[in-house]
Amino acid sequence: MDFVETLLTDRLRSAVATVLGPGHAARDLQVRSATRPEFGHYQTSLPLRLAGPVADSPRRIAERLVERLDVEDVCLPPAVQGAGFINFTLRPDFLARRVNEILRDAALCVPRGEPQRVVVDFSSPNVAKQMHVGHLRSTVLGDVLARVLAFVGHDVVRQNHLGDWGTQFGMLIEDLLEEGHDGADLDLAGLDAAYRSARTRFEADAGFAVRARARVVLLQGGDRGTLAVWRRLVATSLTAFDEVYVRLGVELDEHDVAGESRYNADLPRVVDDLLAAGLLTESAGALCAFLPGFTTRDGSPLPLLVRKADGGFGYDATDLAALRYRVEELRADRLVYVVDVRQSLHFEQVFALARAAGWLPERVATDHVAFGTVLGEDGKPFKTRTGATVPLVSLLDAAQERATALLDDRGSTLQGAAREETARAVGVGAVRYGDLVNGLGRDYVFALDRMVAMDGNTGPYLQYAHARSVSLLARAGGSGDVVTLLREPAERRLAFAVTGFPGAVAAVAETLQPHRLCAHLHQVATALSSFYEACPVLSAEAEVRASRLALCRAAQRVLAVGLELLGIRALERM
RNA sequence: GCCUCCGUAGCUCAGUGGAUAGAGCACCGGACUUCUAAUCCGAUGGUCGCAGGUUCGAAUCCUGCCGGGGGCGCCA
Repeated sequence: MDFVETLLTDRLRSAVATVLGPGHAARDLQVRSATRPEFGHYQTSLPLRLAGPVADSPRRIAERLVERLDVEDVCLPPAVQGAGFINFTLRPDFLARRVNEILRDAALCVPRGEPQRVVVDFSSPNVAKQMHVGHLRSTVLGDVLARVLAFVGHDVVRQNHLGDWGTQFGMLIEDLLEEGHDGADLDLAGLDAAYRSARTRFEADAGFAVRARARVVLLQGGDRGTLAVWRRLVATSLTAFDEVYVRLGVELDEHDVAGESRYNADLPRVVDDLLAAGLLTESAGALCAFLPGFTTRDGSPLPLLVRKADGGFGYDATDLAALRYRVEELRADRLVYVVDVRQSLHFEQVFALARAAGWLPERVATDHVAFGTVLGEDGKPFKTRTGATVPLVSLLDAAQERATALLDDRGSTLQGAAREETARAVGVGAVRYGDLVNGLGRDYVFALDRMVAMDGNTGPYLQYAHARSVSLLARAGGSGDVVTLLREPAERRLAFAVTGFPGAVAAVAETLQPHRLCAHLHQVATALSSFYEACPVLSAEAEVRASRLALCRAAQRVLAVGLELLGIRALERM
């Protein structure tokens, strides 16, 4: 099924070719959603742009085009309005047909593109540290993008690029051993605390610093005892991360883990190959790649530090190795990195060097999904009053607590386990939606009160709209499969909203901007609520009743699948 | 200093070179013997940071300025 825009564009294109010649039909005809309801469903300003080239008035051109426009099966006679706009209003029977097609299709008519293997890098917490609010965006955005890309037919490979390697582990392991721990006797919160105290000790105690550095050498050299402790740290961390993922509804498990340590053995090869390619320069003892177009603060060339002066490797080298693995071993056609916007320059450099080295062929696309920082109410990066990071679980606890209060406040009849389960889904859904609804790139303020609110563009609002539609359909008892009548404006508005779903999902797959899907689902939910007010369903006369039920079912399906793509549970009762 | 992102309603934010710039919240006025009112209907609210430029047409593209965030060699 083509998008309606595509359909109208094709028809318009033949009219342009007939009336003005094929030369003019080649341009982008710009059929867009109407900016105002009185302009119908779609509009184009093409005649305004053709006025110059054709040497005629926009309105004349519009009238000539409309004369030859064959769209009878799709919309009412197109109107020439304003300075030379052509407005399209879809026919109710066409809208009904579209809704029915969506209703019949398991994938809701979301088009499947040319299948690609897409590697999505997201979440990437650090071993021995609790996941905190800073991991929320990468985890949730990445999860949604992976879901959406898979839904449109791509072969998605999730990669959790765990921070599981580096000098800090020497410090932590040395501290643990000196304090009599074996690495398995502490949970993640305990490890997190130990990490902080080890850090303090490292800075205050010169003797410890020396032993910590020696421990790094042991770890990197593969010392058995040291490695054993390290493995326990990783295992403990993964178990805790998994709990958070399950609770958040994130589709990410241990099979998706490919941490920094995995690329450890590849790092010398990365250096060798870059050296052989003549891409590295020695500078102050380090091996650097100086790429054209990158400069530092004083205007000198900005290096990518592939090997540090002490012989160690930084994350530049690790990211290069990971990129190479993803292209060569995972056979990626597209690499998506869901990582903080502050790493933009880093990724530009890594991609540029990989292209120069021939590790990133032209056919492989790269996307850095760069998102902004989560801020506290004070407008500064979200921290506790004492300046510590906020564990993700405590946020989810708070959200769930508020969701429970919300259910009680709204007189929910749910009790016991069902009540708790629902509160959990509402709380998590609120946090996820509150994150996803924001545009990428910019910072946003984490305001739990707004996220868990019943009003407005929130997760609970969408879940409620869904639950309500399920409830109505259940009462109706299964009748109503086909939309046949769309007489009321509220019915048409809802039908039109439903038909926008395939385009909204496709837009997210293309632009990697989940907030577009949020906006669309919110539109469907509000149209559904208005429809309830204006159009009685169960008490309506037989044919109207059946048609309205089908429309309702279509909206319910869109909300259910849409929420699923956002990783939010489409509840049946609230 | 250079690079980059941002500045849109009181607040939080959408916005693809097109018509009178949109949502949500808040505020104000209505609608509950319900299909779950967690809702709906309506009203108020704007020099799109400022100034130029390109264009038939600019929140959108270009330049400059003002204000803010972020980044800019051995942390990741």
